[in-house]
Amino acid sequence: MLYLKKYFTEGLIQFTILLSLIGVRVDVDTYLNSQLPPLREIILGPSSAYTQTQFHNLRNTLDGYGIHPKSVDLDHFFAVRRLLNQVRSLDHLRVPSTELNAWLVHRDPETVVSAASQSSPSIALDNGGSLEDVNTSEPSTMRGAGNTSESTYSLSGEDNLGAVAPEVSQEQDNRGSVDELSKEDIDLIDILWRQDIDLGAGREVFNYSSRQKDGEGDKQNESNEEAGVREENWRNGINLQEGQGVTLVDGETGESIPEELSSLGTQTSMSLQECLRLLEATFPFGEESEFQAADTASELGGPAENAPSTSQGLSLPAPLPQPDAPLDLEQQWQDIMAIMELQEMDVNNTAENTNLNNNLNNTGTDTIESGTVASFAGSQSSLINQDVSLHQASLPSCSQELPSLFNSELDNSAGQQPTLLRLSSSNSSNINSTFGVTNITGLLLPPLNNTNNLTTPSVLPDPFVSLLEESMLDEISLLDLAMEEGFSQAQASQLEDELDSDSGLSLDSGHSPASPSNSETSCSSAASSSSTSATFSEEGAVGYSTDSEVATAETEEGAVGGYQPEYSKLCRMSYQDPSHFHNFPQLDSINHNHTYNLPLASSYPEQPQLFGSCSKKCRDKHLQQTKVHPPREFIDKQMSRDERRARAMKIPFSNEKIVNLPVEEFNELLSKHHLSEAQLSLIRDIRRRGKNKMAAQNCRKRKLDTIINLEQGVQDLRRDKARLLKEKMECLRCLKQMKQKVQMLYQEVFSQLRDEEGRPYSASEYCLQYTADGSVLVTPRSMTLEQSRKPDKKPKDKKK
DNA sequence: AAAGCATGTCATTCT
DNA sequence: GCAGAATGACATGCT
Repeated sequence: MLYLKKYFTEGLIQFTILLSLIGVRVDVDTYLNSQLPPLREIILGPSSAYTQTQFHNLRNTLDGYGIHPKSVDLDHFFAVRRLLNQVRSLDHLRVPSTELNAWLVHRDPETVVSAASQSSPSIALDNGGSLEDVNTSEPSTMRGAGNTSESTYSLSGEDNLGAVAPEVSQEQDNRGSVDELSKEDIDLIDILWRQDIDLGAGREVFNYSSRQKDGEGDKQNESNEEAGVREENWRNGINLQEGQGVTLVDGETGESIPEELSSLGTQTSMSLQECLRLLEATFPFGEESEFQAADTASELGGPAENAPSTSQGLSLPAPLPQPDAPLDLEQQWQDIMAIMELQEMDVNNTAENTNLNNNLNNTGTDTIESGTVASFAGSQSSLINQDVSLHQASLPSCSQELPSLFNSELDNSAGQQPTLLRLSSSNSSNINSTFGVTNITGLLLPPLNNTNNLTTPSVLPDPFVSLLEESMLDEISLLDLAMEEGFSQAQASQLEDELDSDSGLSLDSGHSPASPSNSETSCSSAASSSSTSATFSEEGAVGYSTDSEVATAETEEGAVGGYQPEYSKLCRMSYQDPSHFHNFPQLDSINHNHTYNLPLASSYPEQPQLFGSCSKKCRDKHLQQTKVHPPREFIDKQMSRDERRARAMKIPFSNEKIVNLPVEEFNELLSKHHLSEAQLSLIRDIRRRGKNKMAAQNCRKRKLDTIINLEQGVQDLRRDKARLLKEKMECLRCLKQMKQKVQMLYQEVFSQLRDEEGRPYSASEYCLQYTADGSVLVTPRSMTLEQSRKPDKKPKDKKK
């Protein structure tokens, strides 16, 4: 039985730790590595009882200064601090900003003849030389919903400076679209641009020509005049860069054939770079696997693809694909259970949801300027910044269709889903590494003729934001609870006093750090300061004492042979307030009589009343009487062994004094009396056992608290895990939407391509292919296969 | 009477 | 080196 007992005690602790480990192991680090405290902190934080050395280090920390190093309250303190850090981190949630950059497809400036009548246009599908990437990664909070599209569009216009400038200048002279850029717009551009820099966007992402020309120093204090000059530069087409064209690759020779794409007029600017960016963003871990993963998710998700989510917000989580370590069945089931558990736990926050939705709607109504497929800017309310800017892709047909598309769909997706994806566009090597010369047609066009998916984008009411908010609020409320229960300001200040007391044992401190011992502290300090008035806590269980009245009571008995019942324990030891544990059902069954070390006096039910109404003298008197009246056998029975021994050995002072007196006073007491060796030995044993008894009680209490804290920690981790799983599912959903958009854009571009004779390319024979340098090729499918076998072979194509 | 629990005690280690 | 705290192991008493 003892073995089982031990096994259970240890096993429970180990089990809770294991649960914690398992709980966070799944996906958490993959997604929000920076948001979660390290496992070590999670484990060790709330269970500081196992990190004793930290107690002593706490004095050196600002936050922990007020806590006695030996106090069990440290557990609570650690928990509170951990939770506080979590909430703080939630305040500035560090979710990678999502950026989606699209690129203008424009004609080669050299081949541009006129704006409208292009007999031999070419499509610039490049980012390498002509189009520079602009990273628009402002935090969503910095944007109002109203100006989101405006600012993003402005950036798009600015972005077009280098490569598109000639085209834009001509076209816009005709159409006057960019002429609408006022100085306010320019200022706004600069503000946003500076924000980008402040937010850590690398300089390189801004290295388009005009910026280079402006120089870094000017950027700090750029005035409106400068902005105006820059605007002038745009219109004059300064900083032209060589464009690149779409190249047609001969299917048989493999040579790149300059292709005049007649039907792509001036206005036919395609956003294949959008596709690139979208793809890069969509498949950050490798296109094939991720596509598969997304597909798998969508398939397993079943009708959730197009069907609105239920009120629960999410369908049951499908086995979540993971690029590296797919979840096993058990883990998936656990995930499901965790989400369901979270859904049960989640609290309604309809107000926040409403606000979010409003913001989303605002974003969704952003207009898109003519000829510009711009601005899927992130929602302000979204926790994640989604910057998706399709730079000046001015395709005639697209300009008609895509805006509506993006209005209806992209805004929805952009605003509603805090995604963890980072659609990085600043690193073109990503594209290279991710796609290389890979033909994305196979990925994008499996349902070549199936445009249903394109025209029926899934518009899903998004429960995720609300759920995330809820979970955040849950944690906040948890913190509040913790703060209220365990660590109020007043209590913290009280704890400072305990630092002076070496007897900072706080048995009932697990839930109320300050409650432990006003009396104890005063007693101990008083005992330390005054050697004559032995104002010390009478009983051994220091942590239980809260009765200040009793605390100041002195035991003056001390008569040789006159054993003085330890009346003071009566009130104190009965204090053990069960309400301290009302929050812990585990302890409900523990209704101990903590008067175990009460002497005989406490055994009489009438004593408390008498003592409560008696003065000290009165009590002494009464004790003198009770000492006589109770049956001797009863008294003997109630006394502890040591007390009996002490009485038998005629120890001239009480066991309380023996146990609780400070060393100096204790030795002084011993020196005052002439005691035999046996008496001295007994006294030392009594003191040792008494101290050890208290220590044992504290130790057991600490064990319980540790277990309780671990349980709480496991619950917290489970909730975090469920929340993260929800986020992951939302990301997958967003991924799927993005994929659909990319597919749609691809088809849009491809359908606009014409050969020399003005005929459209056959999708079954040709496909668009991206090369390492960012250009896009129209390649026969047979070539694609070959190239995929020879990835090093670079097609010599004509860029447009 | 056995099981289970709470508590006390001892031995040991650590601070 | 001592005092005391911490803790595992065991003993004891009670229900």
